[in-house]
Amino acid sequence: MSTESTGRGEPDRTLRLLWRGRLGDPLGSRGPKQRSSVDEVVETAIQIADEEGIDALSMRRIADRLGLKPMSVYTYVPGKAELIDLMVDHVAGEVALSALEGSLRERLTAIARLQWEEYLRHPWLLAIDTSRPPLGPNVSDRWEWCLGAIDGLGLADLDMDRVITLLLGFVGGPARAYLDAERLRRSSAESDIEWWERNAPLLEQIMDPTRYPISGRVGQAAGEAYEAPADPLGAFAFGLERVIDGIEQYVASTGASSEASSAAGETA
Amino acid sequence: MSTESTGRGEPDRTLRLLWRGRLGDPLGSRGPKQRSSVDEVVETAIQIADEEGIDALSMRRIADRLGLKPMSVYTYVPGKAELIDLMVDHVAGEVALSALEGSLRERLTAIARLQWEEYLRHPWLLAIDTSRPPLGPNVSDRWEWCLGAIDGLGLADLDMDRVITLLLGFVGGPARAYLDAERLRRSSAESDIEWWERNAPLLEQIMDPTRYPISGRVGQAAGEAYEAPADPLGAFAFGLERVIDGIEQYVASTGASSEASSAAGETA
DNA sequence: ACATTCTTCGTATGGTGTACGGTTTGCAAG
DNA sequence: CTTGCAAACCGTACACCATACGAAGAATGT
Repeated sequence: MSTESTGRGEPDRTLRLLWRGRLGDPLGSRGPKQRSSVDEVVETAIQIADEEGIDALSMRRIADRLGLKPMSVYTYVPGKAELIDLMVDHVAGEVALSALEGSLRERLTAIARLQWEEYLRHPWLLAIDTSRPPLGPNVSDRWEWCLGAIDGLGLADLDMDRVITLLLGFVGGPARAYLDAERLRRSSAESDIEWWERNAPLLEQIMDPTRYPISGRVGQAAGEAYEAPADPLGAFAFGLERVIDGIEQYVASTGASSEASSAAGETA
Repeated sequence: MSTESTGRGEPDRTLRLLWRGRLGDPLGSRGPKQRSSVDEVVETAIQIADEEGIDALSMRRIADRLGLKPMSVYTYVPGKAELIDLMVDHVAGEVALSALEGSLRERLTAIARLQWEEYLRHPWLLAIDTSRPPLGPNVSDRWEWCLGAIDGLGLADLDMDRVITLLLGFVGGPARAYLDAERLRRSSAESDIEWWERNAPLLEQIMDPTRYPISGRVGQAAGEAYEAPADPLGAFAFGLERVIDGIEQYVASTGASSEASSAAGETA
């Protein structure tokens, strides 16, 4: 990704772009006026990705929407990889981070819900290779905000990092499942039931209950409970409780809150 | 993805391909002999993805390695999306699923480790949009095997599904982080330290401790503990314990194991 | 007025997935 | 043994893609 060197001791161009808001643009104002702006490019890109998926996102399409020719986009952004970093940071700044209140469980739930909703708003976030999140202002603010939810509980600094990573990482699973189910329903050239009926003979031949006793039972239970192969919303709720249980247990086992905890009512 | 209809009442071609091993090939043996085979195509594709990443995987490259012309690959596989489904199922069949033994914790740990190692062996698994895993034989076997680890504990069928989904979903996070760190170290055109030094002035200007007190503290702690921005292996171990704690707690809270549990020593 | 510097964009390179249609192959039926 | 024909193979083509390079034009500082 954004690993291209920009010439010896120069700081990353990506980094400068990410923080362009808090940084005075150090550009000499020589040439012709820019017809567009980095923000416009990023927002257009997000729009395209939201509407038509990340695969439909191309430099050409961005240029088209902005009334530019393809190569002009590179005036604003070094390349596609960097653009995606900017997109990620941009969407991280969409929602105001309201002060986290209530019990630890409530605070962690709020964080998870925020992430959940972000995935629903921008499904492409789940499709990009998010090996390392960009070190932009909004991502950084978000991270600070998340850590704040578990500060002062007596957790070691490193464990704080891990707790938040665990919580946020968890959300991706059910979010993916939810969006996938939605997509299928929406594009329903073929409904789940139709698919199943069409493939029933083959599946019966293949999925003999001898070989898959438990899967068969579980799958049938799922199919009867709701008319779908899965229940992502339920899975989200369920998993969240388990994860928070695990976290709470760890917090309790660690030297219990030496400092005054940041919130009043800590209901275990 | 593999949603193209193959003509009214016909079962999915992908499904048939996935189960080609357990299905007699119903192909009329008319034309010329096939010079290659579906398995060879899939294995070559996996090889390329392993060696050079999923981006380097193209139909043309597969054809080259097999001594075919590009379009001939489509004789074996309907398209790239379907091929990826086949790849996923293929790697799921690489390791023998040895009987799970020991305590619940040990069994769940074994499952997580299997997934972890699979990600290390095939990093591209983390980069593909795995909205819904393919319903192939190896993926199915694996699923049955996973469910078997928590069968007979008194969990509702639906909860069993959710527990496994939670556990497997968790692994992706630290695995991604681990592989990313590895990749950086390996390709070290620039070490972490060099990057940091180069960007130090900008970062200091940006990351004022007033705005990021906790992140600053946590980041520094991480940087001192190990010379890296993160510790994925530790995060994996830590998160796994928390997740299992949460699961165990739930199992205990639910009607405690009505049936005989499949293993002897259940150490809480 | 001129030099400089930056934006814009035309062109080109080397990729991608895959639709389409033609050629070759080799088994099966006449 | 011939022939029909389905299937494998492949040449060509299309519509894209990211982006390197360099020319043309615009606005500014001197």
